[in-house]
Amino acid sequence: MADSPIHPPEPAYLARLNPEQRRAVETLDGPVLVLAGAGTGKTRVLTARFAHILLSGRAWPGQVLAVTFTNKAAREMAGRVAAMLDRPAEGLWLGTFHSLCARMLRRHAEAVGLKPNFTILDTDDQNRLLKQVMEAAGIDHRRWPVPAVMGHIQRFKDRGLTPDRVTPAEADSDFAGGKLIELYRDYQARLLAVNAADFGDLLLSVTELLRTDAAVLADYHRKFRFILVDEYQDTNLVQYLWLRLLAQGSKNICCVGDDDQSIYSWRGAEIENILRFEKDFPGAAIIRLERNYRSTAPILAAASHLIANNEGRLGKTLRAAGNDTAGEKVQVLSLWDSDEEARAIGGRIEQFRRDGEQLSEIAVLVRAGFQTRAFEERFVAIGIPYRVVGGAKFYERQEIRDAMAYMRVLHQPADDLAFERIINLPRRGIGDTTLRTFHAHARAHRVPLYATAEALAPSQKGRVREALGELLRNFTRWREQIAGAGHVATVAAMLDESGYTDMWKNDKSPEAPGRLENLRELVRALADFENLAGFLEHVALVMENDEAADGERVSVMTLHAAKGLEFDTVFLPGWEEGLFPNQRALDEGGGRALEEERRLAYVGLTRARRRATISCAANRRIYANWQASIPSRFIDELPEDQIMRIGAEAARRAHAVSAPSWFVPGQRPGRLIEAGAWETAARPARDDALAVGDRVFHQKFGYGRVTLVDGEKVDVSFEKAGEKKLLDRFLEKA
DNA sequence: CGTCGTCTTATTTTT
DNA sequence: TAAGACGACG
Repeated sequence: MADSPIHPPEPAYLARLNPEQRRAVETLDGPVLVLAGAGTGKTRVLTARFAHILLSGRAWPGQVLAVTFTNKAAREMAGRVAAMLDRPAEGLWLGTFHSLCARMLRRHAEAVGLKPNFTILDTDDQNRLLKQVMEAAGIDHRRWPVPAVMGHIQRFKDRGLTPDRVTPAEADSDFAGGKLIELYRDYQARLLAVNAADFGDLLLSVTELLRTDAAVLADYHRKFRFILVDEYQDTNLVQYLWLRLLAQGSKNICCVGDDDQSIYSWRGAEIENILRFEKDFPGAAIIRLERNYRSTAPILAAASHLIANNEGRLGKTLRAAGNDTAGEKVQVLSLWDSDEEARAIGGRIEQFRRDGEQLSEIAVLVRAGFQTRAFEERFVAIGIPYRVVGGAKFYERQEIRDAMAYMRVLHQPADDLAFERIINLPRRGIGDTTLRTFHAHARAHRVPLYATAEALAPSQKGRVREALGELLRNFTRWREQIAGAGHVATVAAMLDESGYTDMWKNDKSPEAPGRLENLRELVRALADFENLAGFLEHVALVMENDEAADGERVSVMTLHAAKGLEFDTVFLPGWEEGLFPNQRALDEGGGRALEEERRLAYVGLTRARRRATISCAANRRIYANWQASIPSRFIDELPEDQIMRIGAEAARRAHAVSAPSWFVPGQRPGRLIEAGAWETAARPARDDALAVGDRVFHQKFGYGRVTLVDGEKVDVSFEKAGEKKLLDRFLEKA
């Protein structure tokens, strides 16, 4: 690199950007939408833009609002911005929608009827609270499951609808006996009563405040000169409203996203937000990032071809930026059943391992959680280290939630849900009857349970009075202790002196030692925070799976969990009609849902750098019995010249194409797929077409009669197994 | 208050 | 099939 004497050296953060990326970084004024395809350097653009705003002197760190969906993304951005600035970035308004809103809401808590130390409830607490509300309203929670009612309430919140804003037409009139709005209203009242907010409230309350309080809004307008938003395609309506309100000030809002990766509609995300951007923000610059630095040409071609089947896209075509235009074709494996699928994939991974590939660069991405099981079993059997990403979280464990409840009561005595959880834990002889009395009293006098307990303790009888008195005295003492001894020592003392630790020490179950270890870990984590409030906020909003990405393991996870990740080698099993695209999704969401499923497939494919292998099984065990399945329509939407079909699918194509395309020169099929798989692979398409009424035999389902023929897909009514849709080649004429 | 048995239900879950 | 939730019962 020769130094130019004329031009000053470019800042490092601009130097390695391509022209589009550079435009996305340097277009600072006015609204900007950056359509960033998978692997096109989105994060680099976002952080470079952030750095550019600061280093060009356009704003101080505290004048930039940077919003992400995940804590991980926020952390990453913070780290990279700090690195670019060459100093720790302080005073940033950088975080998730929820953490930023929590920060705002604590400042303005009184304005919405909360105290600044309000508790942020998790799903479990939400449901418990709603259940109480439903019981009070006389709604049978068996007929109308609590999570379902909660789902409706959440959807209202996602759409920025307070109970007052919900029109009766929008509340499904039969649902919950027509009392949905009423339940919503009661639930919100209960939240205020226990000084708590749920996740949805964080956004809803702040947005409502910005909508109705011009002074507060003007304050934030003065404050934020630039707004940056990541993953814009996943915003829901209330998040959009929140952003739009805040952006009315400076108009400098930059949203980065990819409409083709919108996969969270079922959580309230509205892909329309990104599709409508130009209308919502007039004069917006639209910048497309289409140079993909991640995947090989065949993978990109497959992904692009597939996603082109969607309508209503903003339209972008990924191009390979690197010179790696060679690359292996995407393999499409057809297998007999799900066990064979696990064996085949396990076998290939073993081969990769022998070839010296890193297991941490291999991922199995499934549509639904239950699919992981077959892989786990297989990997255990053949000794492949793996990790299932997602699953039970640290803070969802019972002992952690219990300990958290103690801390919540310590910090915020009005937290009824927390108090209820620990009042008799460990057992203190304070049973249902006592609690019911307290509830009645609390409700009647509109005071928290804790205050009720204090008021009623002296009038209780013997054991209850003693135990309750001791607990309450202890809490008073612990609260006094915090100032002197500090929150870490106090919490440690609280867990011991309350008898909670002993409860687990005396527990003989095999999990008990682990739980004690988790509790110690929790207390250790407490030391990272200045005070209890900070820690509680962290756990509610930020704490995530502490599974360190340790060592050499294959990752197994859902497609949703894989968004944002990349691997050299990606396996995509279960591409079958019904599973993927998922029948249930289709039933609920129709054509829109199909497009979202397709986007999910697109996300899956674009996770792969070098190799992608799709597979489908002809038989899958779902619940009790075997289901026949036919290959996913998405397989037929792949570009034939970029894929290599192996197995029954190949045999089928072999009819149309002259050479048997499953034959890989120089590679014996037996090595490529296991013997069992070869059975399937070798099974040719049938040349004697079946007709309606034919009696047929199937290996798993026995005898049946053909009821419908659609090319090679036939419906059969089996004598024992009932109606099935399957490929004709698995049937024999009987 | 705890245990046992029955019933239900089974996609995805960034916060 | 299998796990989790809930209610009845001891």
